[in-house]
Amino acid sequence: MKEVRVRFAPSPTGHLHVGGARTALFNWLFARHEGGRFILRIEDTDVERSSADLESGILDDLMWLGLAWDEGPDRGGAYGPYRQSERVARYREGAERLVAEGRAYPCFCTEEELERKKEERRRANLPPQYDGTCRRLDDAARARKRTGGEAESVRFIVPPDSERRLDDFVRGEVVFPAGMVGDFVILRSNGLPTYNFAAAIDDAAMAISHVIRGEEHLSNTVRQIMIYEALGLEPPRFAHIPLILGLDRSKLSKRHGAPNVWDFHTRGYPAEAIVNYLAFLGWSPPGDREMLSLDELVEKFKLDRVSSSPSIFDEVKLNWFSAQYVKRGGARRYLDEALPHFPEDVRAAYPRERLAEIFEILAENLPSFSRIVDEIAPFRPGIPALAGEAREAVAGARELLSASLAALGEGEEWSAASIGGRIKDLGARLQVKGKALYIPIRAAVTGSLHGPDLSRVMEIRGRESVLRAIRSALAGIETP
RNA sequence: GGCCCCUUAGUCUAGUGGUUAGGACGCUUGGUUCUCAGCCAAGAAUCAGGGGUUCGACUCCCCUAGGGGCUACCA
Repeated sequence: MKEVRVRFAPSPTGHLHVGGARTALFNWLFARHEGGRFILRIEDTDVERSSADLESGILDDLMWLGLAWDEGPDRGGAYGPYRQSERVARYREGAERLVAEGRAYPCFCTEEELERKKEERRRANLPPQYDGTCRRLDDAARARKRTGGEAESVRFIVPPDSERRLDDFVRGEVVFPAGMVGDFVILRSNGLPTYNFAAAIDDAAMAISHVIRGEEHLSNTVRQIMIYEALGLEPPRFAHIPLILGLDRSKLSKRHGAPNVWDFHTRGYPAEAIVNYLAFLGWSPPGDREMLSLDELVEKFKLDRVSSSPSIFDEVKLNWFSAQYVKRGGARRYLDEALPHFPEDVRAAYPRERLAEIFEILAENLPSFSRIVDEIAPFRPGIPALAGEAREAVAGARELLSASLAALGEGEEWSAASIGGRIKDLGARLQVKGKALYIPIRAAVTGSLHGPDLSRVMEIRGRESVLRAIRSALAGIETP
């Protein structure tokens, strides 16, 4: 059995969006499951849109997700270089060989001419394929054009019997009928290869055994098959995985601001949650379990359970995964990641151990760390502003609040249990219980009618802070 | 326009000729609770449509519709 070698081949023209991340993940899982190698190749042949910053951003995102590669531009390998911009000699060589063998030819058509011809064919209701003008040029004509300094690209000659079949891991047999494509450019006039040519050359040169990529490349595969043929190379096996669609049901694309990994990272989603969610988009293991670690995913991942229909990226479910990881995985594990999301005043007011306790309480339901700020109010130091419902709740409970001041001020112990006990005693003494008992105190202490267990909140806030808040609330009642 | 791919609840999916069509998110209701959340329990909601094949179709075939992709000197 041939060694399993798969690659993820992003072009550094934007952030790594979740579609790309899912493709990388499937490749990575497949490689790990099969004991093969995972290669990272940068497809930066579109010089206009590519950038080094974007490239390193993609590398960072992959590392953050935990998808380390065995060979790549930053760490080398036996099949390098791993950046297409550094492999142009190979593409040029391949193109020259095809020209010499009469399987490709130089094309001198200008962009305007091409555009005009395409338009004509469209009007005539013909597929907008290249008409082969330059294929018919003889040597003399070519020489003339060259000395005239006309820019030349290289076009591949599509054989007349161009029906091709593909046995795809996910799609099964796909038939591309003859006449589907016209002669296509393999080397642009700027000397750089087009996607289909570079991908075919590199996949062969890098001994890639399986190409796992998005379905958007399915139609293009016929071109790559013809290139392998012409060059006498053995094609890899293909698996075209279904696209991830946006809410509008169209392909997720960088240009339309698709959800990207970096964004989720900065918003404080655990990487495991994203990986776990993404793994279940277009794939599912046998059984009902959905929370799976990376190791478990590796163990279960098989290409034959990849679905063939596209799926929509649903942030709501991602939120659920994320909250599950934070809660079940143990909040303390994420404390360092979460701390930067705490408001400054809260971080300054408590020692780390207290912050950990606060985080544990909030982690009961926290889709992302960026939501901490929305839930932190009860723990903010200082005196809460009383407005609306909270003000009303306090206003009707003067007696209760001043009694609570005494009850909470006495005694040595300050723990959730002792605080709970004192509130209960207080209630018994005043013959108040339930909401009537807790809500006014809660409102005075936190400024809100909702929040985590009140005794716990008070314990963490500290006696002084709690008493001050109640005194202030009382004062507010006296002087409305 | 041409070609290719896809079609189970709002969403992610299981299901490979005979199932009460299973699970998850979300939603609704109830329980627990000072409240929110959580947790527990219950519930509503799906095989795009039409033809075949078959004793029997979600499952196989065809057509239609819908969605998506490709059709670039983008990837």
